[in-house]
Amino acid sequence: MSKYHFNEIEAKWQKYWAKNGTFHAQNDSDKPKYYVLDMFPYPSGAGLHVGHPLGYIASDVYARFKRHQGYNVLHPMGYDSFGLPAEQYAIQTGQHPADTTRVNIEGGIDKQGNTIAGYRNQLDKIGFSFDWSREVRTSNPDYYKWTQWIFIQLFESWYCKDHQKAFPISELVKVFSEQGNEKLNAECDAGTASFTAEEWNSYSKKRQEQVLLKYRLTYLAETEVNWCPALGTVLANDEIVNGVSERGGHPVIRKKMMQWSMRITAYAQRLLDGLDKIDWPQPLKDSQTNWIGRSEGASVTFKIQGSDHSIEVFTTRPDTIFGASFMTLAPEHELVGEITTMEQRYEVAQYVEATAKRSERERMADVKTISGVFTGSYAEHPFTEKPIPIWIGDYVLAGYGTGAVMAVPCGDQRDYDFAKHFGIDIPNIFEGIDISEEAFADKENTIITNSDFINGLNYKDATRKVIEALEEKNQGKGKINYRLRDAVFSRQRYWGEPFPVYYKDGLPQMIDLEHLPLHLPEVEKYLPTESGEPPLGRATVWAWDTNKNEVVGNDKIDNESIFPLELNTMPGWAGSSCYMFRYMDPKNPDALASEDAMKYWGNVDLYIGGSEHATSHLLYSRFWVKFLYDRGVLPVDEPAQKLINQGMILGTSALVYRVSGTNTYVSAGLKGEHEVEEIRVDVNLANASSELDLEGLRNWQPQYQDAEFVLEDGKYIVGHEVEKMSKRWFNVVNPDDICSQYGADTLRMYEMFLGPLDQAKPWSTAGITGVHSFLKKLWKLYHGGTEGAFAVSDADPTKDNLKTLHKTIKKVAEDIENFSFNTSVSTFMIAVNELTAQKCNSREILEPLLILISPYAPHIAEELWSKLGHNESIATAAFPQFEASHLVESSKEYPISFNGKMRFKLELPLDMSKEDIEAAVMAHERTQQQLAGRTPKKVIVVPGKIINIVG
RNA sequence: GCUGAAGUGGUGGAAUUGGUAGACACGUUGGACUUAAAAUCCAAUGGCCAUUAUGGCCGUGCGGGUUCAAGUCCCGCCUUCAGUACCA
Repeated sequence: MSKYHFNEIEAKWQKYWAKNGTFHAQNDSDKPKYYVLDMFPYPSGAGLHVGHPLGYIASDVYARFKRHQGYNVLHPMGYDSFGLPAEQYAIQTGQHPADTTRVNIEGGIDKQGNTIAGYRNQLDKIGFSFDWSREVRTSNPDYYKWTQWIFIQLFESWYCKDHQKAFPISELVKVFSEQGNEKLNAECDAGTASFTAEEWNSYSKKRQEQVLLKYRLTYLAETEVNWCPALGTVLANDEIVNGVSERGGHPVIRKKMMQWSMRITAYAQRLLDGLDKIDWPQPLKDSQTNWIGRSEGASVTFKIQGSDHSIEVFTTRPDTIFGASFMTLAPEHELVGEITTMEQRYEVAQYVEATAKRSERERMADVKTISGVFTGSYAEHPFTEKPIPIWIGDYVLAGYGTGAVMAVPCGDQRDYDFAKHFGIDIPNIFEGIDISEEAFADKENTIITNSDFINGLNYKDATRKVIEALEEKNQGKGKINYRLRDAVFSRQRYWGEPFPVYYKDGLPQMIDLEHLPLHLPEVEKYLPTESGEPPLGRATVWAWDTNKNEVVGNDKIDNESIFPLELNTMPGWAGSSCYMFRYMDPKNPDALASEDAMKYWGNVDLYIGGSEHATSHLLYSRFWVKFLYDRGVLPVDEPAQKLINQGMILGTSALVYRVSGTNTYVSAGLKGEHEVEEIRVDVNLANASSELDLEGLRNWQPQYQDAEFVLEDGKYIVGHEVEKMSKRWFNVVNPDDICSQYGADTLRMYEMFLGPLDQAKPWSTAGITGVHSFLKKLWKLYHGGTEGAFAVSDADPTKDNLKTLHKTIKKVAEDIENFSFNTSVSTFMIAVNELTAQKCNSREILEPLLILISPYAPHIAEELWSKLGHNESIATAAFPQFEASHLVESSKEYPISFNGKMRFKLELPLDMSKEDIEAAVMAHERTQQQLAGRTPKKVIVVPGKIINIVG
């Protein structure tokens, strides 16, 4: 009767948890809080594969562990449900993205007749302890209301560099009207003109608005963007990989468009500084640091001879300024036209045109070819006043620094190569350094020479002196430059948050907070309009009535109180930047979350997700959280205290080998004898020992119907290829299948057992039987070693029983705290083997053991727990206390003499005799001599040997 | 090129952070049970040599070093993976 029927058990307890709200977190509790969060998934139509739950299982183990430790645990889940795939599916099929998204989450049959399991159903089968009463979906109006609200807060704010903090725009207006902007140290658009208070006050309302837009933390600007014609949208830098779109691999070109931008650069320094306070993986911190790209140096202004213009450059090596023998401008530099002389005009125009035509990708692929052209003009060296020829070269990037460099060929390899190529002078300013072959870029190990007032100085001193001298001449100053760019925030898509913005007189206006959310309008088609407007350009009811404060038909726009609404939507990261706070109070209609809730939960204590979000979601989220902290909305300025990147689970594709030009397939061992093509087949058709189910294959796809198979030893063996798990490689393994075959507890434990959480690893079912038979053994342990009746007694535990239990408690608690989930699975296996061998049936042992195992295998733990007579869920049971005395009882204290004088009391195994130890000590007399005078911290004794550790 | 991580049996991976390397699991081999298979259980399993049990030698990518003691620390290489890339 009492076999381990995992399917029944798991269904029973999943139902129980849902019905009893076992995992609902309370916002008011005397317990300490703990917030465990997973990066919420995008619900794609393909459903979950076994790789997705890895991080969720880890966080679930940890959340359950923390509950056992007496914490009030918040462990929510939701969906990042706006996104491009649903939109592209909508374009193809005409189905509304909201409908397909709902089906993808909740399951059902879509309009094409496909049966979709649904993310929620798939997740439920794995037995997670999520508090589903707090679910959020970024595409729900109740949710995106708050995304829009945050956008408005950003619009209504500016950033003061002196205070390193964001303030309301009303305070900026006050400053302007009282003292203009001359003394103000605020983040704003480059080249913003200065004005006095009188000038400000004389400006028209419209002009004032235009000026304010240059200071707002989200602003409209003509931006050069990455336009992807195939997708019909703008992409962020991090959505482009190797010059093509990350999604789909389409070409990307540069194009100027009016776009919303986020002034994330204002927060560059704080985003760097904040990394010190948070416990995130070092590689992830490093990639954020690199992405922000802080470099210290100076900006230097070069006058142009015979012109009123001057060129500003940024350099990290002001100490090498006397080695500057030319300047290089990016081909896109705004002064190129101005300074090119008549003689050079044709050549320059040709060069600029040629580089503009080259795509980003070509320019990147071809970094070795040196190209450039002389403008004919000369700049003036700030100190020597010698003429410096101004060149144009595409090795200088328009988007970094000022798009112009002072070229110091002796100290920079790129400048050196350029100078060599065009026969420009290479003056040497480094003492005793040979630069006949290459530039010398090592700034730490040289002394400056041939450099007027900085001769004989090292890099540091020379830099300081040059900056002082430049400041005196008003031709430069020390400067910190960041690689980080402001983030473009507009997407020409349908399936995203609409901006709460309408346009009056060409200027953007925010919709009042009390009228949010601004609902996404209906459109006939999800494509851009014929005139190139985003899909929202197709909406016929998409104008804002400022009298009624509601959306009305576009045909009424002529009316003076009705205005066009913004046609762009927000990017994918908008909805995911602050979702962790919405979970705290997800149904609150009046705030992102109540102050009490935010104060109680603080920030995320443990955040688990993939490292691919390092420079996107995780950077933007930190930015928004810092901003909302500045404005007093949030009590914390980082989203997550600790973060762990789970490694990806890769797929193992199955390969068959077709003899070229035939319909004959040879087994893997025979492929060397023929010329073959590798073809991927459904990996689920191969078993754990790589044997292919030929019958299944024939039914899988028609071309295998009458194929011939050449076997080895009567079997067809497939080859393997490890690659990303994806439908196109037929290597997707569905967790539902694993659950029905082995059970969710097996799946959970097996995924944890596969290896260290943060490591990438291929999926293979090879070892799953080991974990599964462990659970069967566990079951038997509570049934008298058989699959008979439940057999736990009140008998006293033996010393061995207690030893096994307590070493398991110790190890498992350590493992979980260190996130070494794989080793604690081994620990359980050892414990169950030992207790089985000891024929343990003592409740005093078996009860705590269940609590240890329940974070990993919650269903079987609940079942056995209830058989032990408990009415409450095991989830609330207290984690067992570790008592060291049970471990040392099997050893004894034993004194030994050391170095003739000292005496140590050692804890030794019982089976080690006095004679053995003395013999060992004698044998190591030499060692002791060398240790004389030092105090050993610990003495390790092994049979036949004694080994000392000195402190 | 730069930055970061990692190289341990046939395989996935352990090793209290300097203390008996290879835990645990898979796989393989042999055995028990069975008409048979599955399931289950027991034993062996880093390599080489030896064998009458005992044993011995070599072994954590390669070459050096520190130490009584190195998978672990230091120096120099090699390889793999990930991120990033003309950043002045």
